[in-house]
Amino acid sequence: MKQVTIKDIAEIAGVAKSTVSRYLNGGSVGKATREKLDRVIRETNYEPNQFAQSLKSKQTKMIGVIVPRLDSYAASRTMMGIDERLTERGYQMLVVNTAQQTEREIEQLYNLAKQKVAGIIWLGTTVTERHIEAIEAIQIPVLLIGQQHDNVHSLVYPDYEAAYALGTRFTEWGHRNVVYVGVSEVDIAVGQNRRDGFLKALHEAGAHVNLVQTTFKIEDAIPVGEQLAKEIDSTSLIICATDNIALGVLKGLANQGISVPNDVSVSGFGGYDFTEVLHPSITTVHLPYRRTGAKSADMMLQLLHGDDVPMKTFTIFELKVRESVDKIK
Amino acid sequence: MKQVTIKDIAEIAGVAKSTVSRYLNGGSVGKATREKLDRVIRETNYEPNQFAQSLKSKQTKMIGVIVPRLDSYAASRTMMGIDERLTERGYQMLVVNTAQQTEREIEQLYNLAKQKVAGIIWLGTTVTERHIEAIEAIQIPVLLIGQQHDNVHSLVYPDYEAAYALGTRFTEWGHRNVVYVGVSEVDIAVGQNRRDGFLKALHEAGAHVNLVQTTFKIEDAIPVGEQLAKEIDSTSLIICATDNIALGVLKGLANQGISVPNDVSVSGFGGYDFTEVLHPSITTVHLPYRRTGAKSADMMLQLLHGDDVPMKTFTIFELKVRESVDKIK
DNA sequence: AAATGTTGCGGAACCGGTTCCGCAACACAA
DNA sequence: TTGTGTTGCGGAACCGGTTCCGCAACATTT
Repeated sequence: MKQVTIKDIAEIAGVAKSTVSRYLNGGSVGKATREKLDRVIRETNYEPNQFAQSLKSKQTKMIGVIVPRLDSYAASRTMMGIDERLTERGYQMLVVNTAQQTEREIEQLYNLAKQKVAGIIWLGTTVTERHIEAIEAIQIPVLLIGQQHDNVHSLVYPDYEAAYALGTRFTEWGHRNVVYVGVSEVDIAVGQNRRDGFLKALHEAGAHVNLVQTTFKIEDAIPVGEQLAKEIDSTSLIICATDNIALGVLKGLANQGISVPNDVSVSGFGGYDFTEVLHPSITTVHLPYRRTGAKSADMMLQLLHGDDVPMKTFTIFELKVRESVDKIK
Repeated sequence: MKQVTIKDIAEIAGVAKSTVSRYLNGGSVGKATREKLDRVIRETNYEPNQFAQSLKSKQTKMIGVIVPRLDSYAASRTMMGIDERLTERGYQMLVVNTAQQTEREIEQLYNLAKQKVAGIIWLGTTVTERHIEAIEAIQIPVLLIGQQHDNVHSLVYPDYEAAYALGTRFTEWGHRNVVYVGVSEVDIAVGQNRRDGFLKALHEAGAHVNLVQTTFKIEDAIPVGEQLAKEIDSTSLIICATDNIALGVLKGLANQGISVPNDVSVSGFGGYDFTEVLHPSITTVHLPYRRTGAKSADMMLQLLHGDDVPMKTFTIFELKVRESVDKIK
């Protein structure tokens, strides 16, 4: 079954290629020919060759999505949202994974440009000068999710505000001896903004805060939990920068026989689904990853359409108050 | 910065387009011209236009991957494995999500064929005649993961054997009153094979088994757990068809004040990472999703290369004996 | 009736590669 | 020296679309 080409259609219908092309792209075509082409195309199941189209137009109906990892809850949910919306609008999502290597983000920016994607959605972790350089060089709309930069359209989570809100709640509940388990400052949103939001709330209440640093990996957080178990008497609350970290810390604490929230409270951040079904369920901040993905797709489509899009857009957040954090009596 | 074309290169180097093309594709080129082209191409940063290439060759360096959902642990890990290997070998992964709609799987088979992907890796849930029809029609190598069909190269998990092995372990430990929480038979691997493997082991030991059906969603499993809590005295073990179901059941039990494994044992299946860090940690079967993804990429590459690949390949499995299942005293 | 404007359509060039074919230059054997 | 075989290279056609240009037929205005 070889490919039916526009030339075949033209011959069968007894017209020129150009007429068929015009018919397909809404040019001026007479009633009689239109009807004939209608029929011929239906009967032959003709589908235009996308390469030939792209070769001429230097464009595709693809949106590149750069993700730091494929196996993260946030990335998965965001991709779902993006895909949903893009599919509706006749675009396709082309996911590229950078396996957490910054260098590959930059490579992929250029690479996607070479592939002539219509736009790029970038789930950022850290933004460097070289990123910005690449973005400016490729001349393709780029939308940054999760981080922010003045030169790039950004869709960001209110990390600072959410952390502040949750932190305030905790101090209202009487927590004064707190450990904050964070990640590297290289990640502005998570490493800095979340931490600073919490710190602001905690300092306002005069709480005592200890800072500990770990990575995004669950395994690395387990020893942190075990370590914290030793100094458990002097702390009432452990705030974790992500739900995964909270999970690891909880495990570490459990390994040492510490009970949550009886002996100490623990909170997370991110709002992964499973935090609700754990026992104890985890107090956390829910970030709307999926909806943000969908929103980013909308914004990208607007950018492509030439509409005006604000350089910086915030998403909402929602506190999830659950069992793992207790009030101080 | 407009695209440098092969014609530009030819003109700068003072040769014909065809010579440049031959140079690029390893044809016969003289030493002097080779050196000249070497230099010109390096200096101009020339990159061939992929559309023009594909237009002629009717092929791309893309492998389509059809997944039922983007936010599943198994799918994410498998995609990671696929992507790793494909990237190494100069191919790209093109993920398409069917949002669990069988109809869209078939659509996407045709669609990917239209896009001239070199091959398709399909994370299957159910295999129908229409799937097979599509696969035969498109004339592109297809590799099925997780399900099996005689007409399609399949890479399958040993669901039956693993379930049998785990079930046997449970009966050795003395469990005789068991509830099996499964899913619809539409999914052969999960809905039938896993169940049947467990049933074989349980029946061999003369155990009494109650079958309950739910879906793949955590939320749906919670009420199941709550319901089971009522009949807890007559059951010593609840076997769940997936780790997610186990998670939901555990939550349902916890809601009713049932303690695991003291009051009842619970097991999962799949071996998601987080099952290890929960408290209690969940006894389950680990399936090597990521490695399977990598393996599937290897097999696909072999298929493309024309090598012989067995129609059916099994992966390994590994029992993860942990806290959530106790021996009967 | 002549002048002008529309509309529908065909021809040809173009997008940027690959490949087939044939010719010229050269090396080597007879 | 002539004949045969390689090797390197250029020209042209081709992949399957889109688009520009111009012509012919018809409609409209004066």
